[in-house]
Amino acid sequence: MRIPEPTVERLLQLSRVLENLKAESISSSEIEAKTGWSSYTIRKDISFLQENLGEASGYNRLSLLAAIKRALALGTPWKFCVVGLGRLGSAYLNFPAFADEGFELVAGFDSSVNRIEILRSPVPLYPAYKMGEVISRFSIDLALLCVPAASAQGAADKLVASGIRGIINFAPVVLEVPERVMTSNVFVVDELRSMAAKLACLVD
Amino acid sequence: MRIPEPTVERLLQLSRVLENLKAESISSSEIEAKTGWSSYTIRKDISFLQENLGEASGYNRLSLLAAIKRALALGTPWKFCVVGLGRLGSAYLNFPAFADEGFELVAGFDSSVNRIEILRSPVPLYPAYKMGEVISRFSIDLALLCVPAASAQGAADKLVASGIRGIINFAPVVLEVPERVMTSNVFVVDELRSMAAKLACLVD
DNA sequence: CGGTGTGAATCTATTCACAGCA
DNA sequence: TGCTGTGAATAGATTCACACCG
Repeated sequence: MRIPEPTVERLLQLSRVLENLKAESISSSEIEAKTGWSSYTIRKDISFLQENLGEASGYNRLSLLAAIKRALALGTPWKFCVVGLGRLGSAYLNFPAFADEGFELVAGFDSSVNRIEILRSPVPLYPAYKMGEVISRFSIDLALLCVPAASAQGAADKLVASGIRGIINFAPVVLEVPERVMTSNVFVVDELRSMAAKLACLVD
Repeated sequence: MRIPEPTVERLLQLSRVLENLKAESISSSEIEAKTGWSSYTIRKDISFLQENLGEASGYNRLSLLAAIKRALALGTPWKFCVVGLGRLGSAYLNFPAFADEGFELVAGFDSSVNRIEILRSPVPLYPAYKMGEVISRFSIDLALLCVPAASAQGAADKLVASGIRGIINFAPVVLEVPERVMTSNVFVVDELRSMAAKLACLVD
């Protein structure tokens, strides 16, 4: 059965709550207290997993966690690359947290050959023109796009042509990509703007 | 009139599209081609601004931009601070883009006095125990929370006690805060997980 | 005609209410 | 009694259809 998108989002966050949980069991109202989502919503979300996980005491931490990971394919390994090795991009080359969650960083790309030669990296680095070849050779699924705003669309076009399935975009630019490619924007100024806008318009 | 939250989100992104637009006018179907949102949705979104902005040729770039900024309070200045001055947090101390968008960075905090003394920063730095005093003295609205996961909840508690209105959280932890405080999570591993989950469950 | 603006209809998500279980 | 699970009811967002305007 199809799981609605907001539910996917909450289940992902819920899995983090469960990972950091000390108790071995938790009820929907305890989750409500921790997250702010109503217990109804949480129970409905969990019911999409269709596993009848609830006990009289609530949900068992580990079985619920396992069920979420199974349903959301969090166990399966994904390959990703970093495009643009400036300050931000090169920081992610040395980030250990990815592997813990099943994401394997297999390549870094930059248009400056000079930069590639200078950088020390645990991951092979390639010049930008090899993107197509490398992405299809290693079947890379996802990309972190860390290039400056002015080059973002061009780099995204190359990624799309290489058969990438999703792009996490750090440049403050709305990318134009075909429908089959998923994008998600991570830009801190926009987070501030969005929060300010909500504080100003929604909460009054 | 209250603007629905998804509309706020799209208008924010639309303002970025308009800023990067060369043409002086754009129609709802051209916006659809650029963003993937249906032209109906876009027109409805714009209609929430209640300004009858449309011409026969579409929307005038600058008037639309101005109307969005007015409605979403993007002109008003906001003050924010950075909490946790490790690799990520200290990078944001030297980030010029914030000021362009009306966000004034007024303070940095870290629990290590040593680190505060060593760091060169264009913004005054304070030890963590001064958070309450500094935040209320300068009326700081928002915070970037860049501390390690283990200290995130503790730091968030201090921010809440200091009267912060919103927290942008970079630690992979779901924060427990009172309802009046807005939070938003920016964690790249979660972006990857979310994209992987959607690719695996929604798109089939 | 090309466009916008907007009530009505549809689709989606959340909330509720309550049955069922330990 | 306190919990889950879930159909039904409500609330909300998107899509549609069409009036209207230059």
